[in-house]
Amino acid sequence: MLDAAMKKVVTRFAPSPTGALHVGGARTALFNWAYARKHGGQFILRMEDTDQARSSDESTLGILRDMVWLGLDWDQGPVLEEGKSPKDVQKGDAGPYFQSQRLDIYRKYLDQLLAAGKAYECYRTQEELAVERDAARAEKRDWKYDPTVMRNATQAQRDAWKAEGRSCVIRLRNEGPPGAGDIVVNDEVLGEVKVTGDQRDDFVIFKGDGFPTYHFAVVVDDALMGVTHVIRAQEHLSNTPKHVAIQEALGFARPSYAHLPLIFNQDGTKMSKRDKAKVARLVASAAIRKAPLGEQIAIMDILRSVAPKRLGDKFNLDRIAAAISGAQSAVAESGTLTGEGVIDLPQFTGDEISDFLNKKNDRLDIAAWLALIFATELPEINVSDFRRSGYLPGVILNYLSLLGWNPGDNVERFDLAFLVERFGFDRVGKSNSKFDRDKLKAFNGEALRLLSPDDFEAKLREHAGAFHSQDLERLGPHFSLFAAAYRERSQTLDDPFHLGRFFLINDDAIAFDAKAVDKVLKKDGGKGVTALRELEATLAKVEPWDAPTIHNAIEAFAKDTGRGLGDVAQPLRVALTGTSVSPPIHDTLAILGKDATLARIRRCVAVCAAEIG
RNA sequence: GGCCCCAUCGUCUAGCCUGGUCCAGGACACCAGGUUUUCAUCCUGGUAACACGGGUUCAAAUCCCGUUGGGGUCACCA
Repeated sequence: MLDAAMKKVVTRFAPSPTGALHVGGARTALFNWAYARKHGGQFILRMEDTDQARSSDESTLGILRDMVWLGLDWDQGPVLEEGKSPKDVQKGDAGPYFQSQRLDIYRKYLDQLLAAGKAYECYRTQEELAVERDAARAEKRDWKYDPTVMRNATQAQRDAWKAEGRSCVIRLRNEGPPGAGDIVVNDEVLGEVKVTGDQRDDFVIFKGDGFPTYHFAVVVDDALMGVTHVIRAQEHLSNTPKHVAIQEALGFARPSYAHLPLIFNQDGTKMSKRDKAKVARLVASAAIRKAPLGEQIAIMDILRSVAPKRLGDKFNLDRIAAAISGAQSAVAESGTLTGEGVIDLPQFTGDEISDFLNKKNDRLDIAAWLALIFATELPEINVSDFRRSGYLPGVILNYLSLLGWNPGDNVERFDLAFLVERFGFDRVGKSNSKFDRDKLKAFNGEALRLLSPDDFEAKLREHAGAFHSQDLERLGPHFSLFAAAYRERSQTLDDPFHLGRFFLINDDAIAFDAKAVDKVLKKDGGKGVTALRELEATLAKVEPWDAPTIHNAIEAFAKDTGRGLGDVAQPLRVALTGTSVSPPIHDTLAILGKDATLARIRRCVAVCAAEIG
């Protein structure tokens, strides 16, 4: 008890910088962080970049930024300093914290094993072993690496193999103590997990390229960095006996293990970046399929010729065609595309797009581009996706905590301080869970509404600055009103820019919803249009143009003309937004401004007049 | 296929260790009603689960065994 109390808790999050920070990774990081903080220990961030081909500084930087954004601070590891390589700036006494910088350390422990005869060189090639393995599998036989030849090879044999040009890897002589070779891991979450001795095999600990394998590097690093609790996803559970075997061979103490349940999509598939490609493909294909047969080829041609314009919510050949011609002239003028709803021209060839649609690749840039064209949201997978979608970091962490852990007393909304206070392995679940975006969204919306109006505005402004700079600029002085109007209507910081799209486009770009027009304007002999005509004159006289004044004017107008408020507000709504949905009508007018309001009313009246005849 | 892990509403889960207070509680979603100039917010109510089969016991969601189902892993990727 005394020992336990004196032993400082050390946890670590050890991602491999081969891509962005995944939500699953974020949950692992969170639990490691929380456990360390609860016990006043150390939380280490270590980059597992032993895969030379796939690791990148870019990914490292992205992961560090995401960690910072989430608010998970680490005591040891790379330091995020913009403009500098994180490899050059690190903190902590047990560093360096990039495995690629620790090669001499691994080498030293490897030599130790080699000298003790606990590891040996293996000259069999991957290809040879793969053939064996496949054959075994085809015959439904269990396959295990057969160590007899290599374990007992003579120096002469090894020289001969080397002369043949074979490369060699190092394998662990994994036999355990004589007799019972069972490995029992006492997992903090799962309890006793046993692997029988005959499941052991001589796995690779050093690769042909001179880098350690993950297993070896992890064990050495965790031991040297004093990691006391290894908290990781359950997919690593069956690796644990390997790690224990290395620890035993090296004489390292065994840390505590806690394996976390996995997180999946709603349909039970893994949450991966392929999901984005899948959705983009689905939407694009469905749109193409829905088009008349004769047009499908034309549509593909258009897609191939690159349509860099956001096209509203429905696929429509005319709109794509219009968008393209608009885009082309814009390109001709300026070389690049800027302005409302237009994105930079991507550099795809028609074949690349065809290949993507035919599942020959999962390119994320193409997926993102198709999503823009068909106005679809791609599923969020990485922390940065959620950031872009307008989720608050605290809410993400809150929701992630609940995937596999809960405080047990029906409390669901909480902050990091609460998590740190209450976190423990005894309340971590054992079964996998499915990620529910609806619940996350609901939590986020709630958190947004809990914000003071000023805080909400500040956060929205920040989000707009990062992801909707054109909209921010367009709103100008109206931004505060805009923010206030959408505070109670948004579930994410991105919602206002979708829900309030009509505020952000040109007056003549409003598309009228046929149903709304019929119901609100044309019905009963066009009494809605009549109201609009009368209103225009009234509104033209309103001064100053602010919400209370507008409100009074509209109320007076309704009263004077013997109409209900709804008979006035709804026609106005359709005229200004094209639909029957918007924030309170006086706010809508105030945000829009007087000129736009009057222009849109006039345009709407004209359109209706033309249609009625 | 071998080995390992898991199993309560559609989803996340409480309850299980220390059987009875559970004809199973909460949250999201969904449905209905109320507030409201639309939408939303907000409020009220509702539908909905112990995978199956055996045991143990006076009594099982809770303990044991089996079946089924789901998942992980079997690389010179981590």
